[in-house]
Amino acid sequence: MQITRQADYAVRAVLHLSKMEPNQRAATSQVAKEQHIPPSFLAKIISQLSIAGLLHTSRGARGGVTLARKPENISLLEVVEAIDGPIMLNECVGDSSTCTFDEDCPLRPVWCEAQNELVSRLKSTNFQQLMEQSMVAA
Amino acid sequence: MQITRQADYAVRAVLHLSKMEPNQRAATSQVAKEQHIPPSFLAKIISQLSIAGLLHTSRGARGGVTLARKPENISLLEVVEAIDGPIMLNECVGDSSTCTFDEDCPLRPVWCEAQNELVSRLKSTNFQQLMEQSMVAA
DNA sequence: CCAAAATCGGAGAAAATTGTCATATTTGAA
DNA sequence: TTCAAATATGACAATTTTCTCCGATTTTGG
Repeated sequence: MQITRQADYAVRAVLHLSKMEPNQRAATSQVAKEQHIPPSFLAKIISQLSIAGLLHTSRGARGGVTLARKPENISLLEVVEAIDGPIMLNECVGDSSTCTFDEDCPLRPVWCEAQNELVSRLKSTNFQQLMEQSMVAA
Repeated sequence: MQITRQADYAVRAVLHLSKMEPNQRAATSQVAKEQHIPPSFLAKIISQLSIAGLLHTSRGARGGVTLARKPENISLLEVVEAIDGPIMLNECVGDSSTCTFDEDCPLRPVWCEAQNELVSRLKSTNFQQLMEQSMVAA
């Protein structure tokens, strides 16, 4: 019942990029160093985020990574799900056919509701907000 | 980001026991068969629930398993945490020392709040409620 | 005594997670 | 053009988690 470390890394990386000037690129290795993430591990994570359309990457000298959208248009949920896949609190949520419970299962609604609550909270949190949070605190 | 199947099994087992007459014992093997759970796997789960004080077990012929309390006094959270351990949406929740983020991390509060929401929901759901749900449906 | 039932412990297989490494490819700039 | 910087990609290894089964032991009612 935990997000993976990969997802945590991804979130931190995106937050890091959010704090930069728009249109300015950062090298993966630089982000890795500042956020204490194994560099070659982060490279893969960034690749996935790029495939998911959250980042733009450019190769070669002076290449690097930028956000594909403004921070306020990227939600925490998107980043987490881009790495960990869809949030699913229990197997039966989403695929009800796996539920072998008696007639109809009283547990499924509970998990569904809890999950919806969690998902909508993550969806409504964007990186502009997070950024401002850390600015205020600093 | 999912409860383990063990926890799911545990919940189902407790719900099954909730439906029985008070003070009536059920054999683990019986519960396993009716809930489609591998018997020897369930045995271990039940053992853990017993250690956690949620069930009473008695050995020997005519032995079996009963709830240690009335269904309305057992929460979904207790059963899940007895098996999976405390719910922790991210590593940094609970142990903030593992967070290596800049000064102070704007992410932690988000995870904490989401987690609290989830936990309190599971805490406020007891097995009496769940049982009534399935009775109504049937 | 005997059969039923939990208890205990471990073996191990399968899958996911985390991380490393090497190599290829692209690209800006000297 | 050549070099260095940077991403892309795939193989692979270590570790942890998850899932399952099995056998030996202990307990207890009849």
